[in-house]
Amino acid sequence: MEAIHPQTGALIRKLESIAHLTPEETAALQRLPLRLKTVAADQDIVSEGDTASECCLIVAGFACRYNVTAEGKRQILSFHISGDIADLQSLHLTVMDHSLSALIPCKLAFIQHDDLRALMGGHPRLGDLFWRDTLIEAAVFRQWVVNVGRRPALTRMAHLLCELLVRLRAVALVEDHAFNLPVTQADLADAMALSNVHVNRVSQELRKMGLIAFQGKTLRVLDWEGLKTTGEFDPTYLHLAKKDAL
Amino acid sequence: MEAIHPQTGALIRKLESIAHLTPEETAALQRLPLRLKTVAADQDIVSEGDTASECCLIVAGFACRYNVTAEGKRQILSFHISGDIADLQSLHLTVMDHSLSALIPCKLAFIQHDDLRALMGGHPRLGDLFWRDTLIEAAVFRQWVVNVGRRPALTRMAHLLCELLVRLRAVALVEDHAFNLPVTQADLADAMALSNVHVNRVSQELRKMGLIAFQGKTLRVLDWEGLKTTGEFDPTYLHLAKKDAL
DNA sequence: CGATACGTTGACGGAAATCAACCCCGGTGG
DNA sequence: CCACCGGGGTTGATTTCCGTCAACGTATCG
Repeated sequence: MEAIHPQTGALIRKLESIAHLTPEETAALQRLPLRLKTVAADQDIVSEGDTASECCLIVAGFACRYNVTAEGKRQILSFHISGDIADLQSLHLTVMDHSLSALIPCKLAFIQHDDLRALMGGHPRLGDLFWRDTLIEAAVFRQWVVNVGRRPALTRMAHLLCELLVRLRAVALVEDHAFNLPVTQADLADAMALSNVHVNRVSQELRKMGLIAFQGKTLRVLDWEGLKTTGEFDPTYLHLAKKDAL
Repeated sequence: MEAIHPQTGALIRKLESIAHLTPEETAALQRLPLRLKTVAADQDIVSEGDTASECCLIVAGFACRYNVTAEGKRQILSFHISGDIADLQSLHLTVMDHSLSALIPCKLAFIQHDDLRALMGGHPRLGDLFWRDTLIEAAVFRQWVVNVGRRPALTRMAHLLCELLVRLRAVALVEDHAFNLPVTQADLADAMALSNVHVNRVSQELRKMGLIAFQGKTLRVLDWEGLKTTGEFDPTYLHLAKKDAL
């Protein structure tokens, strides 16, 4: 009998936010064999071109997936937080078509593909749930396209912050509409396809509007309704099971 | 014994482009019960907010998924061609977070979710293959983000055309580097997050560069290497099984 | 043959990029 | 203890890519 791994706590919370888990399924998740590791800030966890045989669960920290264009511009494709398996797709797409990198020092737990396959074999509903998770991820990418493609900078930033708040709340990392956002403005710029200078200006504007406030690296949402409105934020695309408190 | 449906031909070709199919699997796919339908151009096939109980296979035509922002701007999220199941995600995400629309008159084949589930139950490898297909779709969304976010208009258009050519070739719709592209410049604009005016200019530039030529609605790629280069196109993200002739 | 949709062109405007400072703060080492 | 350093945040001046507007050409079709 394998030990119960507390590092799966956030993962279980996250999965419970998108579907119901039975006690057996929870227990099976907690018994997943993990290879723990910590990485420093700005370090690649998996690089474009790698072929993976394990998936990376974020236990604590902030990571992102990104691509770099020929002109050397970085585009961040998604942010990843506690509870995310940031490269679940590697289960069926062995070659990485992008890189995964730590934005701040991260605690990671690697899970062998074979162990995941065994888990899904024994618990088909978990297989479906992981599939569902990757589909939600794809929905987030779609919104990212809309955001980057068609929304002006102010709306764009508001939308991104709304998404982060809702996702962080699902893993209990939001308290009283405030959460830790330990990334730089340059990171946000690469996520929103803006320049760091413009992110700075837009951030100031959101503060002047009384929607948000920064206390060091923690972001406090002062006017949630206002932020949702200026961000045109509709959480449907996150496909949460519990629609409360949105 | 159900009849064999020729409408699944492109689907089978497409799946074979990303993995091997056994004769039994092919036969099972061909026996899928289909509800055939044709839709006119510019008509929604599935709309945002709908809850689906079937998936939509494109038999012939050109479709797209899109979202509309509060300011009324449309962002096309993906193009869909023969062989694509354009809303496979509805299997696990019942509420549509975007719309699916025909860009030209389309022949469609709807497949009940229950029939797909039965198919995957009897053929687990097909289940994995469908999952893989949605993961590749997600990879395409990621490239779409990079394209829209960080590439200048000329590169952006070249990249999109490269992607379309490779995907169309997988379903045998490319002959001698030429294919039917029956969409308007306004459609391309909404896909690339540009204005239709600018698409027109960029399109002219690609023609002046000798990379492409239009003969009515068919696009001929005159310089495939050149187009790939100006589009910074690397087909890795399409995760094709056969890497030949890229 | 007019209606209509799509492609094309030119003039102008604007949102955001770029460039270049400067500030602030925490860390570090002489 | 303080000078130094470097990363990140902030600001202003200037530029640029692309959007918007408006007109006109062109092809298809009932």
